Amino acid sequence: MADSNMSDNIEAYLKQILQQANEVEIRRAEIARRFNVVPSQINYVIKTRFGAENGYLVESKRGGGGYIRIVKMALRTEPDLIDEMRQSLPEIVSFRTATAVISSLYREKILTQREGELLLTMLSKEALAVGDVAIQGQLRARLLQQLLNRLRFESERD
Amino acid sequence: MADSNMSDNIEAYLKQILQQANEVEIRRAEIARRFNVVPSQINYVIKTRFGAENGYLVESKRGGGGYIRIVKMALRTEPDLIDEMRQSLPEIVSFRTATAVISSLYREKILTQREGELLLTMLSKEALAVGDVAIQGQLRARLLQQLLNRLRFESERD
DNA sequence: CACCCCCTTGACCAATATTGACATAATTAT
DNA sequence: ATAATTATGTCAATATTGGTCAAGGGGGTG
Repeated sequence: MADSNMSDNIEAYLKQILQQANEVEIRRAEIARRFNVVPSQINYVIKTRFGAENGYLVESKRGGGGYIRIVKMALRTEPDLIDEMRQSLPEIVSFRTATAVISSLYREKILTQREGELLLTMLSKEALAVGDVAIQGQLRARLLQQLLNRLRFESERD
Repeated sequence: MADSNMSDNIEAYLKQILQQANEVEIRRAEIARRFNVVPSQINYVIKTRFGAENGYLVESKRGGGGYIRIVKMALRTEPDLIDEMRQSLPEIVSFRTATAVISSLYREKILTQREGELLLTMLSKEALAVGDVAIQGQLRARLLQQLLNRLRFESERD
């Protein structure tokens, strides 16, 4: 029954809960105790199996009453187009390119016009004014990557 | 349903009152007694959960007949509210603070939920992963400033 | 055998909550 | 006026969580 691999067991345990609810909230120390592993292994499991790439959202809080919450998101109906955009996105992205990407998303009805405008505000040169222009382009690329990845899923929360 | 965390309970209690009135006035010692905590913890709750980033203003008076009053900033006109949030925004902004700001904007109907989620994606640690943590906080601050700036002009057109 | 990938561990770090001693302000009594 | 009383404010110490990182372990693969 039990795998020799504790990380897989912990993953299965959490996903089993997520089959019936679309979020789990745990206390790290408690889960670590239950599976008889060191607390930081919980972080390892979360980072390797519940990342944003896999459609999960993780929130946590330290200190008294701290917790880790994993929220499951649903795959969009048409993720293929978004995937292609992600894969063809360069390492360094100019504001002009970013505008083109956002426009495409708007044309495809994946973003509303206002959503696009707000996001472009954050992708502007003024917002991303960091030392080097190349670094600015890298940063813009990462912001877009994160956005595209997020758009592959839809939130199920209120 | 009671959190193991008293500060959250006190926050919830106050916000529940604020759902029906747009301000609440308390006697610190009385609330402290009711929740069985030390009086200064009330100050902690107010400072961490009812600041301007969260859309609240706090007035108080000491001595006989003293009180603490929490007022929703929604009473003000929209551009002023946004201005106050901008001015009270620190130079370095954590993701937690950013979440508080976005939540406030959502609560005031200035952003939709989805807009807030997409913007938070770009304000996340993963998106803004740059060398230093301080730099990351500065960057996040600038992104938020840009956003608030844009939203202010938007609201002025009404 | 050499290598690589993934898992596991623990030392150290960071964030949040709680408490209490002491300070400050406003009101009331003398 | 002054003192006593009644409130809230500040700050630093301590407690209570989760986060990061780098080193080591173990099994499969070329």
